[in-house]
Amino acid sequence: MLIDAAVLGPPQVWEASGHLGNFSDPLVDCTNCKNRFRLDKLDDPDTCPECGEKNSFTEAREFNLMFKTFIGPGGTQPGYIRPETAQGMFVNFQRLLRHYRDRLPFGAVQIGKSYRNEISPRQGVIRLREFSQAEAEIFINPRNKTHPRFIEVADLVMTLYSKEGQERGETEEMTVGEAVEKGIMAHETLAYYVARTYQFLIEAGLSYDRLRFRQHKDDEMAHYAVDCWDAEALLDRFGWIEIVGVADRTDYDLKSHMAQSQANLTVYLPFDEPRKQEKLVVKPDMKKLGPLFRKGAKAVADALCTLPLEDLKRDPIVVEVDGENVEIDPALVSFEMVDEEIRGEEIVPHVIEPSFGIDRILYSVLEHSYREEMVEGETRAVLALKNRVVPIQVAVLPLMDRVELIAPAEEIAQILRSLDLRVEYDSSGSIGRRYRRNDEVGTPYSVTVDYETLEEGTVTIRDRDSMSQIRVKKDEVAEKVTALLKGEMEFSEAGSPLQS
RNA sequence: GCGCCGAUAGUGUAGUGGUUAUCACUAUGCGUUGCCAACGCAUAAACUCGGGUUCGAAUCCCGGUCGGCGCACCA
Repeated sequence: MLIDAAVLGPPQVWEASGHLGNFSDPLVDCTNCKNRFRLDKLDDPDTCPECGEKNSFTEAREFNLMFKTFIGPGGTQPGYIRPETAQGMFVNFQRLLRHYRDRLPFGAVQIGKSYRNEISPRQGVIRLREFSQAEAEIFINPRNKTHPRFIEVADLVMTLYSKEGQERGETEEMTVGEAVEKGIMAHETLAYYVARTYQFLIEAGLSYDRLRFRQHKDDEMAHYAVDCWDAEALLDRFGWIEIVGVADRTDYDLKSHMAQSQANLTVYLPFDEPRKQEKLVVKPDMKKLGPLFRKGAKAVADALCTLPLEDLKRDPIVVEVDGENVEIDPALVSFEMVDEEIRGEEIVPHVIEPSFGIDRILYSVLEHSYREEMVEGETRAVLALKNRVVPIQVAVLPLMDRVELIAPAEEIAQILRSLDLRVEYDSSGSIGRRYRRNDEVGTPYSVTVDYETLEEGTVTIRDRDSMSQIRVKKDEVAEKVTALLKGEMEFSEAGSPLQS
């Protein structure tokens, strides 16, 4: 389920997420050598480790990566702009749980802008103060991390850069099934989402040989996490950069929100078989304890309930209340062992978190799709986007800008548009220029209307990647183009080759 | 956040206090053109933003924003 939660949040949310604590560092500058340090990392908070100067530090300044603002009039209630979208899923956990009818697993995704006051937001689109994320939280049963649809991805081969692989500096090609079997990936569910991420990135247009999954080493992974894999894309300017992270964050986030908000963020999981358990039930006689102990009665009763069986059998019964031993007449307490049926338990789900950096993915898709090639001594620029992601699906071009060609071309364009295709009609300049222009923006197919269209009712379709052309009946263009766009038909089989 | 450098049409650029702000490509229009950036003519299009100095600022000064490099920070 896709949700759209608040961008602005009160401090409690970011307290629970750890962003207020961990994203905030006290920084000090040495007035002598101008170096900057984190106060909490200094051995001696009064001495500069660089130049040895004493008491040369400026006042510690809190530097937090979150943008702070104030909610409401008066300026007294602080608020923070989200540094990640993920918290929205935790904050709305109870709603989601109810939506999914109290059963595991379930998940939610969110797409939106996040904001970090980066100290050094360089490298263009790679590090921004305002960026787009798509994050999911998949809540699962910690006792069972298998995945029912794992078999669908088990044979998928991916390039993995495991912890061990990084020691050796080697990546390995491996199926997802093998990675789980060998214990390289922690469990099926994590592996399943890594695999789905891989499929998504390939479908979006990343190049096989410039994409890998790198496992976090133990020292870079958050202490509570079980396993974490980053999809990394190889880029000319930046080298390997992280574009997606998939982590098993265990129950850390939910527990942290529970502690902060006192809300019950657990799921009741019934056992397969109800379990029988003997339980000691203690019933203090409050009618008599009340008058006897007055205000202390409640504390006495509570203390009695925690006593083990053998202590209850004494006469008198001795309980400790507020550090004092109190004697109780056994007649004032009854107790018995009962067989209790336990049908299930409250558990805090674990969470698998795939987190996508949309800006970085978009940049990677563009770079991996772009190529230049020499054609008859000229450079041809091609944006070989996947059909799924092209902005223009088909261009309709009259061979020349003449009325007798324009009319049928416009008619074809209209038919294609009526099928909800994204169509570009262009009659300007030479046909060659128009082909190249469409190559540059990634248009996969160009339909050209020429004089044979008038004579024989056929048009040509040109393929962006191969520049080859086929001739098809005018009446079949819509059907053929649609099939080609869906990948249901090979280009060479869609029509007869053009003799030029 | 510090230091150094930079920012001129869509792109790449010329321009050292007074220019109608240069040139090419691109784009648009017309003509031409029988399938891969052809050609001709015309047109459109810019001084990063805010202050200041000056009779006059793209040009000099200060500040902001954005970008590059180094340091620091982050992951």
